[in-house]
Amino acid sequence: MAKPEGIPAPAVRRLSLYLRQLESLRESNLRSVSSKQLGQALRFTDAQVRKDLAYFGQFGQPGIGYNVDELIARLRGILGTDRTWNVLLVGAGNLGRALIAYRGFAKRGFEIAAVFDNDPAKVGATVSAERGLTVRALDELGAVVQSLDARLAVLAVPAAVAQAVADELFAAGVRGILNFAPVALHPPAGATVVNVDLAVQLEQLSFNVSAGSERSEYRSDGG
Amino acid sequence: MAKPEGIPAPAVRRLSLYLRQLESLRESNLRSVSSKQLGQALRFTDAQVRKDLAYFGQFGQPGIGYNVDELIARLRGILGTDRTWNVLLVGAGNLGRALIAYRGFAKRGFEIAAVFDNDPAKVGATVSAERGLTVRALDELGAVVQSLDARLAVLAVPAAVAQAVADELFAAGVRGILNFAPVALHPPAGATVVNVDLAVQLEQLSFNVSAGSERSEYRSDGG
DNA sequence: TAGTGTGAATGGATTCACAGCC
DNA sequence: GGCTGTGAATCCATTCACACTA
Repeated sequence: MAKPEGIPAPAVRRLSLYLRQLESLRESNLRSVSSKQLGQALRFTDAQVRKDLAYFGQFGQPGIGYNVDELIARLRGILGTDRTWNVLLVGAGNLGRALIAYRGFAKRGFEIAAVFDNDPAKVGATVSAERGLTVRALDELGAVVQSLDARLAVLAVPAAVAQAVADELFAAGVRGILNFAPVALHPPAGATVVNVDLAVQLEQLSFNVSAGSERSEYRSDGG
Repeated sequence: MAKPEGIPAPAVRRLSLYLRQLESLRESNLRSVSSKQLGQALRFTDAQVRKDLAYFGQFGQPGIGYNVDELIARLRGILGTDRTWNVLLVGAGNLGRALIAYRGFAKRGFEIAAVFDNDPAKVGATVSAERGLTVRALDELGAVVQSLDARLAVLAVPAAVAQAVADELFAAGVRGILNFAPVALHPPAGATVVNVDLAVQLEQLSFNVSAGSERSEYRSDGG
């Protein structure tokens, strides 16, 4: 699969958005789509769309556009979502339990397959009866990573312990962490951290609103 | 307050991270901090830190660094978090109720002050007894925006209705939306949308992990 | 005609490097 | 000596413009 080498990170972020949009277009039974159409829906230029896709190959037909089904398949392959990922969740607090209930992950191929918490009062509790998820202690981490072949984790623990837990996850073989703790994590070489700090996102809004921006602004992901 | 004019959006995003880090440093009773220290904690260069801050004024003392308390106050003023914001939440599903329970917002000056849902089965339900939050129907939107002087909203509704609800919010006077729906919203002029699509963030991880990046990667916010 | 793919040009953001200050 | 603030230089991403194709 294509290496991140030489590919702008913003382009990869947009790839996910293209995929999402294409899936929505397929719902409308659209067979093909042009870079212009795709761009307009997402507020990007057509050149941007073509350039982004061109980093990964030649998917379009001049004069026609891109075949929706084919492009979806290609993008899934590139993003690695042509399979299901077993994802670990660490932290069974309010946010963690919400993420378990949230349907959005499984819909896109990310299955929360195990839940951990170091609070003895929570260990053993059932957090999803239908999926048979009970809270485990962190010392089971290594064994579970092996048995589930889990390479991704969601971290929803207090900031004070986030780095320590992240270190344990990486040591156990996890390669990517989606971090909800409001702290800057330092991943080892070969590993990736993506941060989601909801308060930070709201601050971007309050900055724009208090500054009284005249033009409308649109930001993908907080990205 | 400083207008967004001419200020790079990435710089504003980092401002929030500086603020968060500074608050953590203050916990450790640190009086002053250099751009180098601040940068190392967050994995930015010292020049980056100085340049970002310089967009908004001269806050540092040559030879010394930045006064932690003062810089915190300044950044709060710039970001607009030197006051409390009343935030509306639309969508009382799994994700919405989790966001109500989540403590991270209020800690940083964002108070979820009203909750809406257009499902009649949910209207009237108490979603936070201690804060006296009950679910309201969307037709109360205009009146509530006025009485709470609410300019920010969190959108946690299904993708299919997100744009329609966003339009109502903007029409009622909301100026910024934190959007959890997996769809590209089109804000009117003068308004801002920040998107948080958790599946998109996980896809960034699966891309990096399947592509087998050799170097470690660190991403603030998703972007 | 409609639309891709891509080198060249542009525009922005980051880093460098250093004058000036504590 | 240590550190800020900032023009200059560099780096990177986006946009332009067009040859080429269906």
